[in-house]
Amino acid sequence: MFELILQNVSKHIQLTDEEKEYFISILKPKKLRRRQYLAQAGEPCRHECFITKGCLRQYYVDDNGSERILAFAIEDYWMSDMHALITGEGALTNIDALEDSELVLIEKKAFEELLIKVPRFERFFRIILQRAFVSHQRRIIENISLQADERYKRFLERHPALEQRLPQKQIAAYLGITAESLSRIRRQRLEGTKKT
Amino acid sequence: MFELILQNVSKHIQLTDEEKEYFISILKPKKLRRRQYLAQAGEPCRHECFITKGCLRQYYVDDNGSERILAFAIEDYWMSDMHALITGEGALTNIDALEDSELVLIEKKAFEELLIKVPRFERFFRIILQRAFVSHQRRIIENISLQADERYKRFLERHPALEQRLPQKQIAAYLGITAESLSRIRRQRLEGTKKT
DNA sequence: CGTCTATTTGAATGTACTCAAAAGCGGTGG
DNA sequence: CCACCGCTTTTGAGTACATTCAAATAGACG
Repeated sequence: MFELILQNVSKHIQLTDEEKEYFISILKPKKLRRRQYLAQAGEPCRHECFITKGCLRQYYVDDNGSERILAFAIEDYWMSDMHALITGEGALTNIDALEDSELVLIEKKAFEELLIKVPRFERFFRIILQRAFVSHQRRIIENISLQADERYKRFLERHPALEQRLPQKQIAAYLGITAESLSRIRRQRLEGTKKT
Repeated sequence: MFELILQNVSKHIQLTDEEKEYFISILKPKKLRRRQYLAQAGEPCRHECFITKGCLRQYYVDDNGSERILAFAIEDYWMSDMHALITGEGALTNIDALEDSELVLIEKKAFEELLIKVPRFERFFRIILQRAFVSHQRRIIENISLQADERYKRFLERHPALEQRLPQKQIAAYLGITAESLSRIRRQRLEGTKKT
């Protein structure tokens, strides 16, 4: 049941059998139906979350009511409203399921205890965060320096697996463009490839 | 000499006297003249860096030759090319000084040893990274959901201290707009406030 | 003082948006 | 099984925002 998450953790740190046992003892499996929320903006976010199956999205609803997607997460990825988790304040974002999904949750309190009882996990999450940080840096650069069609191209290159699974509308909301614009960009790409 | 960095560290973790001594022993002060590089894209980045005085910027030069600024950092902030530091590959970004600056450097090797010898520092950098991560999330959302004038307004709200110190051109490069556009946005803001 | 860079301003252009409508697609219930 | 509903995607026309290019002005630094 928890093979995937243990494997994920072991990519960056080694645990003793005891530590493994303790870690497993705080994990709570959870299923999420398509469209079901894991977290909602304004409410406290009570857990760190690891995905064993399915696909989640983290998004923000702006003043015009448009959804802006911060991140997608599939199997073998972590996702949470970090702001809420570290400050205890209400979440800034919504997290919901784009597909029926299976998760492993760690309650906020258990998570904090874990970091104290097994400090190696500090290292684990530092490494996870470093990677997330670098990929966010990349995304910021792409957002401020590239036009929509080029951003879409980079998205496809970087996340070929996601392209298959996500509705265009969701990809548009991730790229920061309208669904109509993405549709036009795709048409132009097809016209471009036909002629070659 | 190292009061500021010790104070910065003590915001999140407590060190014993021994640990403090060891930590100080690996710190290297460095002065950087205005326009001088701390890191250059393509070259390995050899250190984590804490700023005690002055102002640095981290930027990327895109295919058109435009500079796109990822981050500014002033006194009491950390800055490095994280990608280069964790992978050992060449840096993705350039880092240089916008003002004559005074830094404290930790060599990559010493940094890695520090994390092993004083694991509490894993916690420290995890917390630093969490905050940076959240602020990057915010910036991504603002970049994809707001227009230039609103992004500028948010920048002023969030970084009132920086406004004074930075040339407009640098702020424009941070916001992802041209210097001309920022100039027009500022004029409109002034016209707007006059009338009220 | 002179030089170099930053900032302002104008005109023309281009990219992406809004609004509107039609077509496509999937699921549900009669 | 078909008809209908809701949602996504496509397409068009007009518009808004920001860019490019060019030139003038202002400011900073040696």
